[in-house]
Amino acid sequence: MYSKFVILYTLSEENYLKAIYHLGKQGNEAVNTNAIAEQMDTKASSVTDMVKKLAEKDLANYVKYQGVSLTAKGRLTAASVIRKHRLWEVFLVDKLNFSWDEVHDVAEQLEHVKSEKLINELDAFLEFPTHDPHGDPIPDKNGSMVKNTSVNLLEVKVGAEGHLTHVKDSSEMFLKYLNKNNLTLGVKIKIIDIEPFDGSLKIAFESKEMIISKHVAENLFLNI
Amino acid sequence: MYSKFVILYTLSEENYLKAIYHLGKQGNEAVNTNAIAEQMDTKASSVTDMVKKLAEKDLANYVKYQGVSLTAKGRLTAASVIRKHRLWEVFLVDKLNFSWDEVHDVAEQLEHVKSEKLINELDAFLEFPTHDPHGDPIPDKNGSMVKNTSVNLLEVKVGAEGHLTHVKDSSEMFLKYLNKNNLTLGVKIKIIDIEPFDGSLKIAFESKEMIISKHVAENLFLNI
DNA sequence: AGCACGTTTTAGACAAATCTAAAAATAAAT
DNA sequence: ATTTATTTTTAGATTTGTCTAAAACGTGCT
Repeated sequence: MYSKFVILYTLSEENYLKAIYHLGKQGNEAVNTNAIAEQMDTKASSVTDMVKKLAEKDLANYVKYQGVSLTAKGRLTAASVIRKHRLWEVFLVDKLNFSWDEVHDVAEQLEHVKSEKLINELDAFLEFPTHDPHGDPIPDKNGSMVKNTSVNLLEVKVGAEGHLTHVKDSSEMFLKYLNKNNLTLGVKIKIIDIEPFDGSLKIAFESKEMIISKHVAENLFLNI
Repeated sequence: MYSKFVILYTLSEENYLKAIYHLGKQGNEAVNTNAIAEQMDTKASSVTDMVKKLAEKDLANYVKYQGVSLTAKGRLTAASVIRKHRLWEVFLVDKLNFSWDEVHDVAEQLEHVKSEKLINELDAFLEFPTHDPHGDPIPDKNGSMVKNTSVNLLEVKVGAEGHLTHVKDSSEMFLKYLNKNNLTLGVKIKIIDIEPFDGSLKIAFESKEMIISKHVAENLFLNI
């Protein structure tokens, strides 16, 4: 006797909502079909199909040839999935000894588990964290989250210093690079020099210095 | 950039394996198509289709018109899903304040999350529990679990007593009935009388007496 | 042995999510 | 303002898991 769940939205629908949310300023801005296709590693034609379905369910605003944005309902649903993703990431790191480069794939699965009670109890169990292990803010039940006040390393002047609070790219490869160089959230970084030629930066932290490429700097954010 | 997982078996395949495992003495005994259909709330024709696929993947032994059993590989896969289900149940009850009648549907979803590390770390985090909240044993990584030595209430003589260690039916309705009557795992029960007419039992526990039907007794197991 | 019943399988259809290839619309370039 | 290039959509096909209806099988009974 296996019971059936009330499945509000399918796994695929939830993933599309997330992608649109991330690509279009929390779903407020229209996003291109191709951008979604690339993000989701699928074909543009598949995106068109799904986007029509989302519009029919009042989750997205869609005008042919003019991209997609999310409705209030779609935005809330996306935020709820992201909330679950990030809470599970905290759980994995804080309770199950995962490192921040190992959590993504597992959280990607856990985020689709349907249970109000589960996620609320998990939130309480973790003592209501506000940020995930990469410094991304965790939406509350209403989909709102603290505004990110951190600034990108590329916008920081020589001589300034601040704590590393957020990394944008959370791919395994990038996080392993940070691990290898002891760049972890919370570390205090000072900008020593900016090389005009290639945009690379010399930074100091924990009484040592290191050169990082412009591409790396793009993905690091400080609270000054 | 969403990464794809290595999905060994589909959700549907895993659910069929579980059903066959449960119906056929851990998958060792051949199970009827109709029995599986009833257990899974689906049609016999769907079962036939799926069972052929399982046989092709070397998960099941299937001979037309003669039922299905599991291969060693199928048995191990089923046990691994059941292991995950039961560990998650322990997590929900021990850490997230779920009661034993609320865990089934959520565990039914969590059991399909694929990650070796996740389940091993969860196991450790819960301090290697041997039984789930309904007293069912938790299989280890190799699929083996402690033998259940508890005896069914119907097989117990008048005057005997023992601790309630296992309930067979773990439907919400049955568990809520037990809750209402303060029948929880671990409670010490004594058989006062057996009524020959309808097989009902008078039992004593926590200094009170109560009559339970044969149907209830069928689902309760004691360690004497 | 033959028949009737319940069980199981086949055949064909459908929905969801995807794909390829071609057509249509929009944007960019001369 | 055409033409070209890019993006997006349509049309039709495929895969997975399911279904219904009909046919095949197996069992038990006379």
